[in-house]
Amino acid sequence: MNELLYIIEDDEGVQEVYESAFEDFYNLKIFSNGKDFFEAFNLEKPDLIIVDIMLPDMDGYKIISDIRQRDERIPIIVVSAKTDELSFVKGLNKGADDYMAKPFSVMELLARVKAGLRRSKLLVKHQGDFVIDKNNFRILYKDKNLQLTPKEYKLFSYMLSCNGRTITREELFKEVWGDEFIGETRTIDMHIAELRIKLSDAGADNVIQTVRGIGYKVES
Amino acid sequence: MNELLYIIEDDEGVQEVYESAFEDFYNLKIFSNGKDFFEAFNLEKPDLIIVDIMLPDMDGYKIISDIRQRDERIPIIVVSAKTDELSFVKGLNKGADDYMAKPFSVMELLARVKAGLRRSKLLVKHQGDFVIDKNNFRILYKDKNLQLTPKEYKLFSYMLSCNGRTITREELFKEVWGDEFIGETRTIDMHIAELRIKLSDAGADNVIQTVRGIGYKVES
DNA sequence: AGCGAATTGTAAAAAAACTGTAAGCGTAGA
DNA sequence: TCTACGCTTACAGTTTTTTTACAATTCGCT
Repeated sequence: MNELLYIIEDDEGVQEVYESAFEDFYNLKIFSNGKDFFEAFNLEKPDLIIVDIMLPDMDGYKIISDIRQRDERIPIIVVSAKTDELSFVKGLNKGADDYMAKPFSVMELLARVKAGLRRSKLLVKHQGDFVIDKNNFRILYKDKNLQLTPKEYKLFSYMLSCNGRTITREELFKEVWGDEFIGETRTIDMHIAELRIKLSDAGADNVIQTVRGIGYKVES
Repeated sequence: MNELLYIIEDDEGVQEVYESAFEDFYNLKIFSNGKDFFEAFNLEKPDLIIVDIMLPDMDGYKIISDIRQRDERIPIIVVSAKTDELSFVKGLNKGADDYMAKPFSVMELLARVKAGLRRSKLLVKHQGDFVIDKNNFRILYKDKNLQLTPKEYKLFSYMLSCNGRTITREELFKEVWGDEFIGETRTIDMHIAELRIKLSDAGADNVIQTVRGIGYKVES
């Protein structure tokens, strides 16, 4: 949520189109030229970039190549008013992921941005020696798949994301089960026990610590 | 870059036209008859084929059919001196993608070749041994048409495009059926089962893996 | 230290959920 | 009309999740 888009577009009219199309859904930064763009890009990486090929100070193709040299994976969408389809081919060859001809519909734009973000979204998160692979609903310990069941995955990824903080049983019920805490049951304990076994099998001992009377925490 | 074109044309004067038009941009091989062409074609697949329909040893339409039988997707441009439109229609029906009447201008020729190459690049996506032919709503495995129904095509092309990521049932419903997940139904499973049969028949086993409790993924 | 209540760990059984597959139904198009 | 397609239903086989029952541990209190 709240992805950051960089847009390189010199036409103010088109800039407004972008703004009205996206402002409700994404954070936008619009640059009129390549120089401004790269200044910002050096400080902060966006989640997706839209490039108009025809720019005043810089060749759009050059921008694409330069982006790709610094980052292999940020999705780039090429936009061009050229009806000549070859310009798109050139853009794609330079490393763009998708293309769109002006004039484009707002719907199409949103769809392509969404698709681009989905494709590339960084769905792998590191927590110490653990990797949460949201793409495949897996958690790895030192590159070894823990082979968790769906419930275990949901439970442990939540615990990992808590960064060492102690998590109450009530909170776990609410976050993982979506329920209110109903009362006495050993359900959580069971899953914790199972997790501990799988962690131990993978060589990770003492990862989940019980906080008596409160809940559990994961050593960060 | 450096695409390879095969041209089947018996008139030496026209051969020279092709040579001068293309030699700066593409690699060319020109054949005067169908026999020579297929000898070469069996060894090496070009990126695009230009066929003159009127040939000494072989019917041009027959050549097109034969090409299509061996390769579903290489773009074919039909050339004919016949002004008769019917001959073009016939060529297109046999599997050609575009047509051109003699005499043609070099500009037109270049434009059509460019367009043909572009289409084959943009509308045909490769994923490992699979080819998604968006032009014809087909998916090929090792150049063999899987003969999918429309729903199967939509489903499998979406799955292929996910690049090995695990796809949830909810996501499949939303993306392929355009629906919210309605609840318990075996619809997805049925289509997966059907896909698996067709894939297996084509020699592609273990392509779709089930991720229990989550959904499916296609091995990348 | 010893006791007892509260809490947690664990194993096995029970219940629920999930997937694969076969069979059948309705519908749209040839 | 017949066929191909998409979908539903039913059910078996399996895995996952929860419950149950009991053992073990912790901790305050005397």
